[in-house]
Amino acid sequence: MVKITDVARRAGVSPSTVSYALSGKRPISDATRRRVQAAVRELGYRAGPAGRPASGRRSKVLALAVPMRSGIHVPVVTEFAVSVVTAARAHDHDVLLLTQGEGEEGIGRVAETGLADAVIVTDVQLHDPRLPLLRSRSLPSVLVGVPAEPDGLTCVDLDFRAAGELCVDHLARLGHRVVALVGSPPEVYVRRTAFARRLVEGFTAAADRHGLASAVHPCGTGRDAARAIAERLLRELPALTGVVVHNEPLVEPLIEAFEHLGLRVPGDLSLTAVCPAPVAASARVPVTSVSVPSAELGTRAVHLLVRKLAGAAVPQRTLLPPRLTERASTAPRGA
Amino acid sequence: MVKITDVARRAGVSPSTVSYALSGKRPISDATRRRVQAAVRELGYRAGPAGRPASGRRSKVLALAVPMRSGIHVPVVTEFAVSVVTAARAHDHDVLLLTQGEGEEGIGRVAETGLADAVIVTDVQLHDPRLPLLRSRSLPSVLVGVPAEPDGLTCVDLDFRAAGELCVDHLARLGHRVVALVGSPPEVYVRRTAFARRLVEGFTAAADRHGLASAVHPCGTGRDAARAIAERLLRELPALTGVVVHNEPLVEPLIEAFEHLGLRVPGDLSLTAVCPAPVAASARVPVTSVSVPSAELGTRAVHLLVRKLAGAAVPQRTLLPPRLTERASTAPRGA
DNA sequence: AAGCGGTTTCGAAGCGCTTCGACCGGTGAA
DNA sequence: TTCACCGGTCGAAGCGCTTCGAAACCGCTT
Repeated sequence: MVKITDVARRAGVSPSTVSYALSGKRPISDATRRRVQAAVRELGYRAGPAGRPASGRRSKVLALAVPMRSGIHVPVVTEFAVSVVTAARAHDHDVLLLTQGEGEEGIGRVAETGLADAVIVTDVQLHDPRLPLLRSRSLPSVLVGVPAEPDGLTCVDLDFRAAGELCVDHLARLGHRVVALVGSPPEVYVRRTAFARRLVEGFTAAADRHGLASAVHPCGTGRDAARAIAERLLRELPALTGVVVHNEPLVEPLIEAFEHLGLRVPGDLSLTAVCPAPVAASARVPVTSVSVPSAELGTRAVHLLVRKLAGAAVPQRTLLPPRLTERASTAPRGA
Repeated sequence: MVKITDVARRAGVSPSTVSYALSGKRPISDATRRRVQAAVRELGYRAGPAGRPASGRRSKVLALAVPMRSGIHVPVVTEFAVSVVTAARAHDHDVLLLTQGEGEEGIGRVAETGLADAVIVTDVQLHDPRLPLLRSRSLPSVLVGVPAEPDGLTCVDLDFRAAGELCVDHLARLGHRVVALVGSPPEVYVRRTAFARRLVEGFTAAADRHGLASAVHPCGTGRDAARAIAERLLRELPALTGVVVHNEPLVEPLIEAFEHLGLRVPGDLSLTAVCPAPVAASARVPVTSVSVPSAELGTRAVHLLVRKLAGAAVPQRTLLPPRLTERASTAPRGA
């Protein structure tokens, strides 16, 4: 490992001069700076984190806590994680991966040992047990998801409430009068995960506003669950013509189930989903959807965190506006 | 942050005594140790990484390089990553996440800065550009996947060759005489990713050994690709009754495509897959499969790495034996 | 009572880097 | 010509932790 003293010797200056030449925190003459830079290049020096945290400085590491509970959609989380890493690198930071089974403990550990400078917390629940930790410690953090009491915390998320509304607005505009929301698996609501409930709120509010008949059903995943919920919906709401799905792995099976019951999509039934664009686009009938912008969420989260670390004030809540992409699964009622 | 001097003062000993009491690297009297432990507990002390790397010690961080190229199956990678984190934590290590677009550079950086003690490299290609780095540096590493020249490196992988053979053996035992392999997307072979080709080798070797007619076709993903490959196979091999699929997202669409062409699975056509168990089990016809043991691979990789770090000799190649799970997609020919 | 081996503890040094205070030489002003 | 000032550089200290060498102390033996 090349160290700063090697560079200093090579450039014929003192280590502190090298440090300043590289950090720019003090003026260094052009000539010297060039010699230092040359030495750095020749020796392949890179400032190691070795002495940095030891001298009370930043470690340039961000922790990313991903619980990986059941009921969350893996590709979304992964895309998010990748975008976090990419964005972090763009800010000269690295990313430490924390998973559940450790999650809470992990955050505490990272905070107290100074392993990471800050933490990004995902899959935030309404009353998340990790919140006290984040509040009490002096560990800067950004939450992905909005808890019940977001005061004093920094949160980013898709505006799920608006997403729910947007789907209903779209269906209403197409003339549908009876709509249903097929939601995430029950455990997601039991955990009271924030985003799922906010979507329900938006859905219900918009349905009421438009004077539509509506129903909300959580639903597990898999072909059987899809078939069951489809049958149940048609039984309970015979006039149903508009469905919103918020359950990634169920999108495809649900379409199948409806078709199996003799309903064509979008001929007899219009369907919109809140899910990642690839899932929507690759379904047997490409689905009109509000996509979950995982990548952008990751980038945003990192930006916010970096600004916090720099001491800047950041907004408490950042809700990304939903965008609806029309595909082949929605049509005017009775078309 | 509580530091070692705080503990020392509280326990009425010197910092070095605390260090020794905690590490056990020198004998410390029972009484003193107990006092130290009490102080640690009362103050909530945890040895920070701060001064550790600075004093030439280990940082207790493992880097995990996941390229995230196209054509790899996200859930597999994620499961792997999670198991790596879990296993690492069990060995008191943390995990730093590196992705591509940085991959090669990232490994170099980590190695030279001492950010991480060691690295786990995934998605290894036959002639992986990262290999020279891993060889030249004194950075301990474990590869997931086996390159063309594994000398001097430590590799873990599923024994894909054996997996290919196992599938063919199974089909042959059921009486099938004409078999085909539907492989991963072409880019996977173009990149010459090791595992994909080893599977092909095993498949071909076993087919030859059993005297079966066989064909191998890479294949993209998606419903259209599935339909196309199904038609092509039946055209080129009219007597085809056994298919091996090595392409996670294609399993489901392929069954669909065959059924669409009037072939029942397993009545007319037996199908086995090499894929994660959940994919196989949740298909419309549960598929007899050799599962990719991502979680075990992660655990193994970490174990090997930890042992290397401890200075122990480790086997150069660890190939996990494939296990075939019979499900509903295979049956005796003509049954 | 002095010497000895063994145990237990301490002090100091050092890891790689940053940063503070100070020094040094040159410039423009008085 | 002297002096204040400033840009540019250096030396030293310090971050939290580990570790080496040695001191201190114990109970025994002579």
